[in-house]
Amino acid sequence: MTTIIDVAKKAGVSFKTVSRVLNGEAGVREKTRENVLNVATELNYQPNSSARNLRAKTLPTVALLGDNPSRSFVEAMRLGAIMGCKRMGYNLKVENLLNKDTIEGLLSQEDIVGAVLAPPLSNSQWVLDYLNNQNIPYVRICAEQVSNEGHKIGIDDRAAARDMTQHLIDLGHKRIGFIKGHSGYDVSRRRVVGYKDAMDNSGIEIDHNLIVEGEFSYVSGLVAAEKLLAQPDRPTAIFASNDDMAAATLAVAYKYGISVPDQLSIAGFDDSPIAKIVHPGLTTIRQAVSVMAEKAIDILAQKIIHKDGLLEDVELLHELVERASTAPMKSVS
Amino acid sequence: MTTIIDVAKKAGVSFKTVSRVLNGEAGVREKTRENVLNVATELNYQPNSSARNLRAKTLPTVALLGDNPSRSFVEAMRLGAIMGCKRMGYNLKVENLLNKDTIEGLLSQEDIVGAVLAPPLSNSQWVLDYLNNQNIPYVRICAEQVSNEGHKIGIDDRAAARDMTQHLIDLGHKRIGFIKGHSGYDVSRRRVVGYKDAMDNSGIEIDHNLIVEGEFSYVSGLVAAEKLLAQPDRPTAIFASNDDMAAATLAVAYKYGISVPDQLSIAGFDDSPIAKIVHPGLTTIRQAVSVMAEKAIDILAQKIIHKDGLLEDVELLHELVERASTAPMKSVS
DNA sequence: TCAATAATTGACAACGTTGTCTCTTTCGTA
DNA sequence: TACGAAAGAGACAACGTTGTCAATTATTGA
Repeated sequence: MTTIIDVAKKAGVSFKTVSRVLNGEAGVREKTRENVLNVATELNYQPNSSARNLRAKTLPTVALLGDNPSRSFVEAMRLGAIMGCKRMGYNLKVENLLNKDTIEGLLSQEDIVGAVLAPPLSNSQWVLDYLNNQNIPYVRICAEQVSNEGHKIGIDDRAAARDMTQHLIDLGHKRIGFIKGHSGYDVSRRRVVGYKDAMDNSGIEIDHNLIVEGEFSYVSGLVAAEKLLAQPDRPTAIFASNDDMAAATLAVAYKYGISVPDQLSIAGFDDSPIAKIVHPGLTTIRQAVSVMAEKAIDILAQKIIHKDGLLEDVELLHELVERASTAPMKSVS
Repeated sequence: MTTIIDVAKKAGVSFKTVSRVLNGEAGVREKTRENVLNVATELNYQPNSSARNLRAKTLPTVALLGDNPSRSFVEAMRLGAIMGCKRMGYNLKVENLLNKDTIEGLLSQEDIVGAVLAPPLSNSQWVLDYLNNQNIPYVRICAEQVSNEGHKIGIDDRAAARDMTQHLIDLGHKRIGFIKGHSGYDVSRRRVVGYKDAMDNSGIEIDHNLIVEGEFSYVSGLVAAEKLLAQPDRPTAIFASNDDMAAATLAVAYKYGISVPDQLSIAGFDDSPIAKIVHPGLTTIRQAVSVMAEKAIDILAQKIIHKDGLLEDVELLHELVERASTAPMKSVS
């Protein structure tokens, strides 16, 4: 493990000066600061949180900003952030209220050294502007691919949705229904695109009656599934943009006496707890949300310490989890 | 905050001796040990985990033993334990394999300083015997009230079930179905008793056709709910022993076109994530499982440090969370 | 009883960081 | 050029614990 002292030796300054640089304290010549940061990056210095906690009376604070209709998403997020901050020796402030004044008020506080942006804030231009302006390092979770400000962390939603759709196609399905997510989230858009990709690739014509609106909640899933399953020529498979809506689809199927997966395959997205609870278990895409949040804190720490070193975005791998809710299509006999 | 040094001063020994006592190291005269422990208890000494982590190369280890059909229960448990251990400066070893050899092998390892027992192990006599024998401190979670070995932590399941049943009665329900939990768990027994208590108190005769077997899983809930709702004179309310089974009941009701809560009230137990996801949201009993586990680590630390001080069991409060799945009974018009 | 040995206890360093205070350098101004 | 002020950098203590090794006390055997 490399310590402040190692960095100090290599940089040819006292360890106290290094400490000052790493905590963004004033009173260090710009040239010295840069030099120290370079060495710290080179040696891949990581602060020791125990020492920091032991000695410091107040800890530098990181803000976690964002909200989501899915309860489990929010909690996983918060959990990961807490763990990360514990490990790195930061305080955490969580803010779910998303109006401009609240956020800017929070961020203007002296001791905020960085921010993690969860959806939908990770795509909110005014937040990015404000942070850039204030020169506060930040990490964006599940952010839009297009914008290239700040670091992003997340999975490739488009590829994941494509994979799942392809999986259903491989099982022999052609009439595949799709339930969209909340239109305020960019992931929703990306998942539709992935679905269309796979359909196009396989040369299956897209029936727009099979693509219905949803907004990530269970209730919206009920409505959407009703729309899909009430059709005379109903789909043989349904891919919902998250697990809550997939579970709702399961309930609707149950109501109509449609057996899953024999007469209908259902797939979800997220691998949230509900996917394992319902029967049959949901085939879904696993994305480790809490891991993502924890990783975000790590990256943020890198940015705080190493300034502009390491400019790569992190793309976590997704995983298709196959459970009992999908099955090969029964041949029309 | 009181430190080792405070304890040392008051006990009239060096702080190193105190450290030795608190870590159960050998080479301390029995009389000295007792004296130090008394003083530590008196001053309510709590170790500083940061200092411990900073200095120690190896940390004392605590074992978490148990398993449960409910995934969310297990994970909340583990989470709480991890947090507690982080805070108190312990390592955590989790073991879900419950055969005798595995457990005894784990516990015989040198560095295990204490154990947390989750159901069903918290009521397993041979484990208790073994731990008593080895003189390893332990805490039992959701343990049977009868046995009085070791510390117990949990809610009053009987009272909680009674409260929920009473809640349904207060809403005007008389034909209240009950879905039991897995028979291998003592909490299952206690919840039935609570149900019967409330029915008796209100002078409602218990119809044994309305009490059906379940085993905590979603699937078993589907089966049980079918049994209850297929009856000609079906219940107007159903109380399931956990949320997974309550959610399953909701699905069955949906299938039969029985509207919840208009024609049927449904209540669960645990306030697990699914209770907030399904529609309508489940009225349920909140018990903070992860808090329980974290508290268990605290108590364990007390026992490790203060030996036999503080002999009281901890009974956490439960809370009836009212959501949309229960409603006053419609008058028969 | 007295030395030899074992058991018990203590003194002090070390872990990696931040806080406080002092010393040095730089810069602007007379 | 010289002086004073301000900015920059360093020395050292401190946080609460455990590790190492030395010092003290108790116990044993002849």
